[in-house]
Amino acid sequence: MRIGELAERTTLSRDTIRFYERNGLIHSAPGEASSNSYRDYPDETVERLAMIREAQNAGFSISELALFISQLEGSSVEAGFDVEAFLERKIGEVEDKIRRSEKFLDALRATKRALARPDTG
Amino acid sequence: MRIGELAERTTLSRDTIRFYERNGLIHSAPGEASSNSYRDYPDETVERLAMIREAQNAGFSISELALFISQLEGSSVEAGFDVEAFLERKIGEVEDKIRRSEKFLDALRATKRALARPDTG
DNA sequence: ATAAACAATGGACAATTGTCAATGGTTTAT
DNA sequence: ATAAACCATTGACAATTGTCCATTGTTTAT
Repeated sequence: MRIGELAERTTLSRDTIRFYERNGLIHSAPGEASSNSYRDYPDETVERLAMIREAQNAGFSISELALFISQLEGSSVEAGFDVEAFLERKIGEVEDKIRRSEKFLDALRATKRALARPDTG
Repeated sequence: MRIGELAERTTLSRDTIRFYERNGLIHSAPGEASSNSYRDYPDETVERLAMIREAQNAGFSISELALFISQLEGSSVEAGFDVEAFLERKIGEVEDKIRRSEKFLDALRATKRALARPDTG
């Protein structure tokens, strides 16, 4: 599929998609028609971009994702990168982030209750 | 307390603390000694900065925090800003972020298990 | 066949969240 | 009294994560 369709399906901008591709998060092929320079994105890119969005939400940076993806793809360049250790570390980080967010959420709810009590607020 | 002690207690850099103050997240007073320009930070600033850290972890931006804090302090400048509505919206956002992170966490764990199975990986 | 929509590329620009370095003054420990 | 450590201010710099614009070429709808 071409970038416009991909953009529409993912609600990302073309520029964002190109940005991700420049950074190695997704890939494309030269496309059937030889006359143009249009790129062709595999269908799975839609889900891949959805996954990237969730990863970012969970605190992954672009460069972390790039590294991780390059490893999973076997296009590994970085020697001495332990994917499983990386995953374990990131799992711990996300768990921690969730725990902290939940605690903060409690504080937010308490603040809201306090504001709702006009005598104390 | 002076900025150095505050920095030490919060493990933030002096520059970060000044950055937050410039942005209205914390405040300081001119300090006792009249001869210098050293600022004096109230003790509660330690907890305030801890709270700010948690808020950022949960997805609050500096400007959101500045707005919110200015409202709680009554130093409101923005008319038509509904603190309770803001809180409610942010609570929803954090809840959503947590839910998504938990889902993503499952995916991460599944990936790790898959990698740990050498035949399938 | 032609205008409108789409695509690629390159580089500039922007918001956010800090960090660093220079300068000049103050406090504290020795 | 003097060096080391501290502080304020200013402005430059930097990483991250995109967005926008100009240019040029291609495809598609009319």
